[in-house]
Amino acid sequence: MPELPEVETIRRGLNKFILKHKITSTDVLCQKSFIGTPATGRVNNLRRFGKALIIDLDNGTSLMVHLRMTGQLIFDGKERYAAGHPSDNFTAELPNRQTRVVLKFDNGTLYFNDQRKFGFTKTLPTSKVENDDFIQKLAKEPWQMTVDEFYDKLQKHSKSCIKATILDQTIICGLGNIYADESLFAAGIHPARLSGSVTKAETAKLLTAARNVMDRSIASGGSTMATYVKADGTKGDYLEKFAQVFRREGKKCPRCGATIQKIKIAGRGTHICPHCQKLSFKSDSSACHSAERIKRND
DNA sequence: CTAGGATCCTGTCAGC
DNA sequence: TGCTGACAGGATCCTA
Repeated sequence: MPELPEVETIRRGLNKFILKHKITSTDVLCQKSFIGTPATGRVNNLRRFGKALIIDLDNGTSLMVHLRMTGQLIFDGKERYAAGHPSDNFTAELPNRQTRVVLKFDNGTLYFNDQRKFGFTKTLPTSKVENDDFIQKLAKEPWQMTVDEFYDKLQKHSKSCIKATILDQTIICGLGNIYADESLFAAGIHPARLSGSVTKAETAKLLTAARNVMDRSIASGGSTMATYVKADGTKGDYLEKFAQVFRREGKKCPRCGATIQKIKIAGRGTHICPHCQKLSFKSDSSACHSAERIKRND
């Protein structure tokens, strides 16, 4: 689940609870979910690289957390702070079946939950964080990237469809399935378009869209998380707040009123407004072979 | 080198 | 009710 805005929200939220507090012990409930040697120490700093969260300790060790699809971090102290993949775990009794790592703090407990076990936590020397294989391969985030740089990257991957290209964290960093769909919609670009067919002007629109969509999500992220946690078992309206197309198949496009469709592109569920996002080049439709209609609602 | 598909894993939901 | 297949807010590995 968590894409860049969610991880940034977690970083800011968790800051209030664990900064300057000490990890006293670690319980690893699932070996696959923890790499390295458990470490104790006081939290000096929380950083983020793309979708990875780094917790620096005062003993030269850092804890890296990647939530992948279904990871969650839930801090249980005087109050509870929960973020990541939305589920009942936010309010459930912990640890539970999906709890993989338990970090005991001097002021509470931090649970790493992960239904599908794709995510991980790991310890490494603070000095080696930026050399870490995953971190080191990450491209710039949309705010740091220029239109020219982005355009060059798209041209370099001209034969793959634009959605697959912008999901690649080594090309542009931070977007996941939600924000890729939302950004492409905002820029009026069909996700099956070949990256090479995207014009310079469209590239600029897409880059701006990615920044705006994620800015908006970060800005509202904290409050929606808080709302979610306080809700008594009911699902939060996390997506409803800002999603224009994501998981809105069958509903009306907020811009033109056409019916939003769900298709499959690059192996991922993909949401589009067929009127606002058109395949403008003939080669586009044949190129993204995996693009197919999933549901028809017109 | 690129691009696309399979894969890791657990859980839920639609359709029979 | 039970079974089956599709799918899921990510990234890597394998193949052509």
